[in-house]
Amino acid sequence: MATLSFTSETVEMYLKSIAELELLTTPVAISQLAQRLGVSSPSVLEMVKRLAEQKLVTHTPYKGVSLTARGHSRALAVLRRHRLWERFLVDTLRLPWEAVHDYACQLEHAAAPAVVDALAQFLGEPDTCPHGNPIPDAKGAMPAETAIPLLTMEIGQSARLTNIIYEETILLEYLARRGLLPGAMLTLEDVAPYQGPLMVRVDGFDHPAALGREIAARVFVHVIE
Amino acid sequence: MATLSFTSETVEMYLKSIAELELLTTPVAISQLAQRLGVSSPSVLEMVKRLAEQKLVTHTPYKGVSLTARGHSRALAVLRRHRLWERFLVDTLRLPWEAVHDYACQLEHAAAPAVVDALAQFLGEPDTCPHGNPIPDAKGAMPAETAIPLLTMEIGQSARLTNIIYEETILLEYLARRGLLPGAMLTLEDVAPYQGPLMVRVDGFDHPAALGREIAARVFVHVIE
DNA sequence: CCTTTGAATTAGGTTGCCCTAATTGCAATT
DNA sequence: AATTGCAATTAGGGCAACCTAATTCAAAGG
Repeated sequence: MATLSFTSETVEMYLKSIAELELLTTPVAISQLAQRLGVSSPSVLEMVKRLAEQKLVTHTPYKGVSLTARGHSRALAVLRRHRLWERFLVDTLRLPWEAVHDYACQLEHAAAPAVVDALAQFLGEPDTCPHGNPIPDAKGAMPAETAIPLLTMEIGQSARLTNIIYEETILLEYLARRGLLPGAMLTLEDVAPYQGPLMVRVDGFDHPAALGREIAARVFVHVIE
Repeated sequence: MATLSFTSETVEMYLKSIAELELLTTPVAISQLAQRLGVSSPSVLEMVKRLAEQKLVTHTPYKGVSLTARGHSRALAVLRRHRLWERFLVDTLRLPWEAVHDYACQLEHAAAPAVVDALAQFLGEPDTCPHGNPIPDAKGAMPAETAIPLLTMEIGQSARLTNIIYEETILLEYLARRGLLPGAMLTLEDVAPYQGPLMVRVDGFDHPAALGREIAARVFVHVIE
């Protein structure tokens, strides 16, 4: 009966993180979310219960969290704002590719719908962020994903890098230095055993790049058949 | 000894409001600040005491609050961000002059220094906001004000409107409909007695505009000698 | 000078969002 | 089937930022 309320910013941060983690595993574990958000598990659990009360997520005890349709559409609105700001920061303000994700995290909660719409129009209604991730349209529809994780490529296959999910500055810097930007052409040369790295040759680079499996699961590609 | 801390956003909102109210009266009364911020007087007092502990303001009991040098420079940084966003929203996104103040209030706390600097550069280092108020430079220096409140004009004098402080949407809409935008030329035709309105003729408009004294104190002009 | 009145202040909450420490439950391995 | 390890949960706080109600103070008018 208690109508718990909370700030929309906190709600949005949780929904966005859940949406991103759902791309990797579903349902999302409380501990994953806690690590991602940098808060303790009990704190996450408390928030998750409140989100569940608002029908934004469903929580299965001891299993994890998933977004409801409502939660998903709220999350897409956040992702739209976030990715539009990223485009603006890179295309208009010429800020570095690796850094804009963090800047956009601050801006994503602070723009009124009218501002978001005007921004999208100014940018020419882009459909991907600078890291290749799709920008939902104003109605909340997201282009279908057809790319696969680099991790699932087979040795010898070639592919074009499409997008990178879970954009930490440190990861993006690592990838940028090795030419692993959206659009890059690459070939999977080798996969080391025992959860070892994947060796990837990037067009135009002398040395192959070594990518851990964690990273290779977050880099998406279109394989050239 | 207790090192009270709080979110920088709250601090900034308080400092900005104090800075703006100091233009009208100084020191700023607790109740003025409470009305401006939309919170209760005890809440304001509590925050003011903390700000005083951090040497951002000085509080004289039963008198009011003033910014210290430190507080003033923090406030100018907020005003810079705010006014740069306003310029962006009007000049780049073509959003309405009356509405951008409110949008900028949300954005002003959410931009990293690198973003603010890049934005200023993109906009061509403007020195006023769309409402005519000066934008402090990156070092925190503000151009000196030489304009006077319209309220202090004498009947028959002509002047050019320079800026409007304390920008509420409803006030800006009222002024915009009567041509009272920065740059407008006007003549003070009459002043009604008993705190009555000032009658102002605006170049290019048939009917004189009536401005209450509260408003006339917030519209600044350069008198044509 | 005393009274009055409204602002400032004090007293005593509440809520959102976070924490650590302790406990419980699940699932994988012996 | 029992054990063990780790994630999930419960229990019990803390702090920032707000509130209302009650009290105190200062400045102005009788």
